[in-house]
Amino acid sequence: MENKNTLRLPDVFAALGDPVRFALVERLLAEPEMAAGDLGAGFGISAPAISRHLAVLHRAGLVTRRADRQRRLYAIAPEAMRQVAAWTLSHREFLQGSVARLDALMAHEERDDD
Amino acid sequence: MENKNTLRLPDVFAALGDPVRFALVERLLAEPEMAAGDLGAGFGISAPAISRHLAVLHRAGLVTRRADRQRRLYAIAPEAMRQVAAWTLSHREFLQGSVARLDALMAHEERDDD
DNA sequence: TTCTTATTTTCCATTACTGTTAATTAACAC
DNA sequence: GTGTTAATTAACAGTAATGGAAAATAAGAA
Repeated sequence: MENKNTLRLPDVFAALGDPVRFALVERLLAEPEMAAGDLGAGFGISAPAISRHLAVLHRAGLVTRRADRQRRLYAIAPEAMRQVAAWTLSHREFLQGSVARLDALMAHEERDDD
Repeated sequence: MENKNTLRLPDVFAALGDPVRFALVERLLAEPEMAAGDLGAGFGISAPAISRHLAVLHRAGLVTRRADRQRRLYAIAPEAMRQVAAWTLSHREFLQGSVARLDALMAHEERDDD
């Protein structure tokens, strides 16, 4: 039985804790795969800075990386998202309700970035 | 209609991103309410350090604080947990399945800290 | 008032993080 | 080979985070 628990949740949270990295993750959640260059566009920070942010996300296990010609394509690692979800839901007594209620909350939530 | 979206997710994640704070939150998820002193016991760091960590969690909206005699009692703020859950679940295409499947994952997950 | 307990704030040192520019690696086009 | 594009690594500066010791605040007991 393989171990899915290889990533440390605090590291994942720390990775998501930076606003730039959070935005990068949100981009990747919308588009299934993106090159580092495209991912970094529009942030007003240099390519090296983006590269290092992506490295942090990669080390935390949040994204995967693969080479396509000279580009590096990044994608969300579903395992990590699942682990975050699992952690949150494992304490759902504190959510004062069921997952169904969470669904409702999600439904009437407004989007910030469309 | 009051606004529940007062807390910024990156700040919440950043707060959870420190291993000490993450452990403090897990303690609070197990015990509904704890005094700062009890919360900090066993971490090998000073009371002032714990106090500051709790302040970070409080500023991020993750915990509430109330006074009981000379003690300060901390508790999880369910709103914050709900928002984290909502964010994660709002991207559930990446979870390659339904919430039901997440439930299954949760069920066969082993505990690290009992 | 003085003493004790619980917690926070102030001050200071050290470490870690983020960003920049410049240099480097890598893959492709010519 | 030279030149171009894409991305990372190196070197460095500025800022923020973390921790400790000591002082300060607050509540309660004697």
